[in-house]
Parts: sequence; structure tokens; C-alpha cells
Amino acid sequence: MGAKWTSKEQHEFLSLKKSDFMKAQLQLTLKMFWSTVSYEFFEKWPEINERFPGVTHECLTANQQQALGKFVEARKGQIRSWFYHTQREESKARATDFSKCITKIMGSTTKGTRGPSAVEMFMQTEEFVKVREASEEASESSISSEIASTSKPKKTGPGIAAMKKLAKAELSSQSDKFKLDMINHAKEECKRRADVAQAELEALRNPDIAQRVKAIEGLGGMFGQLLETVFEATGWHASVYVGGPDPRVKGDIRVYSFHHGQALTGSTFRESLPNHHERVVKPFTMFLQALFPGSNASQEGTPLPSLPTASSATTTPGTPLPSLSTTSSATTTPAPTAVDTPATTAPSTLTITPPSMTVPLPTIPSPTYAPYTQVGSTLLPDLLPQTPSASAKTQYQVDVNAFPESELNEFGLPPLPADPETTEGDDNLLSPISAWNCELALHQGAYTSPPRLRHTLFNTSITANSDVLPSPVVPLQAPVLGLPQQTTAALPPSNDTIPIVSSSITMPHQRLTAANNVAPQPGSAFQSVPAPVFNTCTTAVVSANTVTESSAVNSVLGTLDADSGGPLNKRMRLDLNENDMGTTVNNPPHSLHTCSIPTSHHFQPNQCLSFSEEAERIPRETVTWACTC
DNA sequence: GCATCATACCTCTCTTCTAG
DNA sequence: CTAGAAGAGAGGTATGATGC
Repeated sequence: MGAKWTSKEQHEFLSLKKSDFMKAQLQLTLKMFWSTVSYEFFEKWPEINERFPGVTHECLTANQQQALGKFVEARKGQIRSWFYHTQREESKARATDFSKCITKIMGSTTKGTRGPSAVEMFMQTEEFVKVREASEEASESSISSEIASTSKPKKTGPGIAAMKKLAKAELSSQSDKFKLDMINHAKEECKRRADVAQAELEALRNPDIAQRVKAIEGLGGMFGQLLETVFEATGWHASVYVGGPDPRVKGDIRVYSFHHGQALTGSTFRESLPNHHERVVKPFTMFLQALFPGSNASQEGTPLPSLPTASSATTTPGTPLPSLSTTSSATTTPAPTAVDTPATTAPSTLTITPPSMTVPLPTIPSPTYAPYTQVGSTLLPDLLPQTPSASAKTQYQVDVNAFPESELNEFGLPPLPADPETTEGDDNLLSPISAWNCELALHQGAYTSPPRLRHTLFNTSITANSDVLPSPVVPLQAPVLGLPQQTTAALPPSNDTIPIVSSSITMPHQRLTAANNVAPQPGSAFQSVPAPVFNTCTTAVVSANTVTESSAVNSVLGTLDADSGGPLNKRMRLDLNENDMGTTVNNPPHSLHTCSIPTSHHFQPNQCLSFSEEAERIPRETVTWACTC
């Protein structure tokens, strides 16, 4: 067995980064994450101290420096492996697996499949290999010259185009019988590939028990991504109900519901709908029972597996974000989360016993739910009841035969039962959904949807904290751009004024967010906010000892990687973007702004600079800079 | 002739697997 | 639990087939 390479402190440090790792995966910012986490790790535990104790960099020989470099790379590999290993250990890859499976099934088709052509088949023959080698060796060959000229700089062989041209020319010189053989071989290969593709698709569509279980356990992740994508694409929220025989509980019927979108109270549709279980889950379960009449009485079932979750430390308490609420058929009460109301009861498994259609609903104590955690712009719940023990049972009697045929709807389903608790009062005249919307309206129409984030991820720098919004209760506002607080006199006194052209500095923890760079989406949105004033300043002056009222500065610029040999291991950005987000300049032309910069950074005259999130955790000092507009 | 679609191949990165 | 190997997938480039 391998030895553990991390110390307790290192393990704790890496553990704290797990949520950032998952966010980076979702936000496609792994490079940035690796850079940041490596920097912080080596800052805490310099590799040189491990390999060459008591020796400074300056004292290392060339060979030692080279060796140290290899050690550092090896350590980085260990860190990477640690995160992936930890992720798998926590069974967080199932959702991804299932998503891939679904995608494959939805996307797979043999229609339009093009197999290799006769020329391409010929390229795989030994005859052509000999021709190609001969051609490559003949430096005076025009074909080889063409190959060389048409090839882009690569580490390996000639370009495909030149190869095909060579093959085509060579094949044309072959006998008709040879050509016909190539054509037939190509057709056979086409058919073989189509058959293989078809067989693979059929295998996916007819999974065995283990594959079905894996798919069911991946539902949470798949629907989470799906509903988030729906929201991104349409600005709409959605609720999804799925169910069927669950192999994990001997084929009993189980229903899950997934909900996207929360009211201001933090409740999802399921939680907002009074008596949701009776009115929605139960009829749906009855419908499923009709589809799967052979299903047996179930025992308390396995809960929906957890999804990748971050530590609660990364949760944004009270931040209204789309909730992804997953529940079993019997989960009639909200799952307690960081933004949800506490659960009261949580029946576990719905059992229907034909033919009387008696529905015994065992209840279990409120399960302990892990908190919702924010990963990217999606809340991924860990709905794993940790102590799912059955207790008192509540009996529900539902007789489908009690519904006359005339009352069944177009789908042959009974009408939704009226909510016995909401039969009086004007409000009760509203449908559940209307009442739900009414609640929103009463709160000034402030929706609880988050700003759309992901589409900006690929164009701007948004960190894990970028979607942190200010208040859990008040209507959403754009975050105040600029520093979270005014800081003063952090730099050593100096009267030197260093001009900086096009200065803009990305604030730690106060980055460009969707709320301040994306217009509210029709029908989804958060409260309108005062339009930001673009800061088009092109000249700024850093004054190290100036202390003034802080103003907001925010910039996300085009990226330009600095070399990695810098003392800060940072990524620097140059060139001011004139559409840069800024703030109102109250007292032009000499507004003063406060920002923070790496402690050890040395400004150069006329230097253009800003710092991306990779420098976020670099020790910083605060300076105030004046901006001439 | 042109636009569109589907594919092959290469390279690189990310992720998973597995022997030890 | 580690660490190397292997697989999976994305991005880029180029080509052929097809339809207009």
C-alpha cells in the first residue's frame, strides 16, 4: 500500500480546496485552479525545504535546481491526483458518468455515418506505407516537397491532406481490380462501423441492473445540469418528476422530483405547494403503478445519492440561487438547506399494494441533509439522508376506483386532490402556482434566480466568489463594485508617485459578476439596479500613501500570461479595456480609488498592469490611486 | 461553385483505472 | 493510498459527400 504523502496540515489545506476544485471543474477554470492551489501549497510548504533542507535557492547548484524543478512538478502531480482521488472516493463521479451516458444515447445515431473512402482504406495498406516512406526519403520528390510545404509545424509526420493526395495519386495508378478491392473494403468497413455503433447504442438502451442503478443514482447530477441549462437558455425554471421501479428496493416504485428556482422564502415549487405529496406525488405514483403493475411493496429505500458537494464553508447563506431540490416520492417536506426551511416530516418510501391501491406511506424522522452547496451557479444538494430509519407509519388510502371515468383527465388520471388546508379565504382561490407567483409579486417582483453566470465564464474572469450577492433577504442588487471596505495606509509611507497608464486592478473577492455586467433576463430576473458607469479612464496615478474615500474599481481585461518565473507566480493583464466595468467617478478628473496589490510587487514607470484571480491570494497591501479621466 | 455536414487524424489535457 | 498507464474527450485542420 502506498504511503500517505500529505501531512495533517497539508491534508486539511487540500480538503479546504475541494470545493474550489469542483467549481473549477464546472467553470472550466482548472488551469487557474491548479496554478492557484500550487502557489498556495508551495508558499506554505516550499519544496526546497523538503528536498534541500537549510539550503536557499541561491546556494543550489545547476543540477540541484534542475532536480528541484522535477520535484516540484512531481508534487504538482501528487496534488492533482489527490483531488481526483478524493473526488472519486466520495462517489461524485456518478452524475458525470450518467450525464455522459445520456448524452451518448441522445446524440448517438448512425444516420450520416461516413466510413473511410477507398483512398483512406488504401492509406492503411502496407503498399501505401512503402510508397509514403519512399516518398519521404526522396527529398527531391515534388510530392514530398508539397507534403512539407502544406504541413503545419508539427512534431510528427506530414499533413493529412498531403498524405491523402499522395494516396490518391498512387491508387489511381493501381489496377482496376486493386481499386475495386479498395472500394469494397471501404464499404465493408463502413458497414462494420455502423454495426458497431448500432450495437453500442443498443447496449446503452438496454442496460443491465447495475447500469440502471448507476443511472438512477446519477439522476440528480444529470437533472441538475439539465435544469440549470434550461434556465440559462430560456430564463425559465422547471420542475421534473421521474419515477419507476427501483432495483435497489426490489423493483418498488420510487419517485423523485427535481426543482429549479426558489421563492424569496427559499422554498422551491415542491415546498411552496401545500400538500405537495398528496396533490402531485401521489397521483404520479399511482400513474406509475399502473405502468408497472408488478411492482412490490417496497422497503425503505436507498436515498438518492449525493452529488459533488462543496463544504459548507463555500455556501452562500441566504444567497438566492436556483435550488435543485431532489426528493423521493415520500419526501413531502422541504429538505433543510442553507437557504431552506427546516424539515418537519419526511416519509420515505411510497408503497402501493394492488389491487386495493392502498398506499401505506411509512414515515421516517427528518433525515439529516447536508447543506446545499454552491458550485458554480448551481446548487448541488447532498440529499443523502444519513440516518434513514423507519418509524411511525402513516396510512393513506387512495382508491383509484373512486374516481368515475368522467372525472379522469385526458391522460386517464384522477384530478389533483384539493388541498384540505387551503379551502377558505380569498388567497385560497388561487391555484398553488398563482399563489406562488403572488408571493413573488408581494416581494416587489424580485425573483430568486441568480444572475446568469456561465455564459460569462468563458469571456471574463469570474471566480468562485463572483456570484456572491450581498443579501439573502433584500431584493437583489448588483454588488457594489470596488473594495469591500476601505483600508488605509497599508503601504510604507512614500511620496513617490508612479504613473501607470491604463491601470486597472481586479479586486479580490469583488470581481466582475453577472449581476453587474449582464442585463436582467426577461422573465427571470433580479431587481434592476442602477446602470454602472463605465470607467474609461486611461491614466491613473498610484500614490502609495494617499488615503481617501475608496471608490469602486473593477476590471476584467484581456488576458496575457506573464511568464511563470515571476516572483508572484501571477498572471498579469495588460491593456485597458475601454468597456471595462467601473464605477461612478464622483469627482473627476481626479477621483481616487483604493485597491490592493501584491505586497512584493514593484511598479515600473508607465507599466500597464492588473492582476487576475490567480494573484488573488497573494499577500496584498492597499494603495490608493488617483485616476485622471 | 458554394455551403453544410460528417469524418479522420493529431495533439493536448483531463479523468479514470489499476498494479503495487 | 500512490503513481504511472491508459482512456476519453476537446480543439484544430483538412477532406469528401451531398444538396442547392
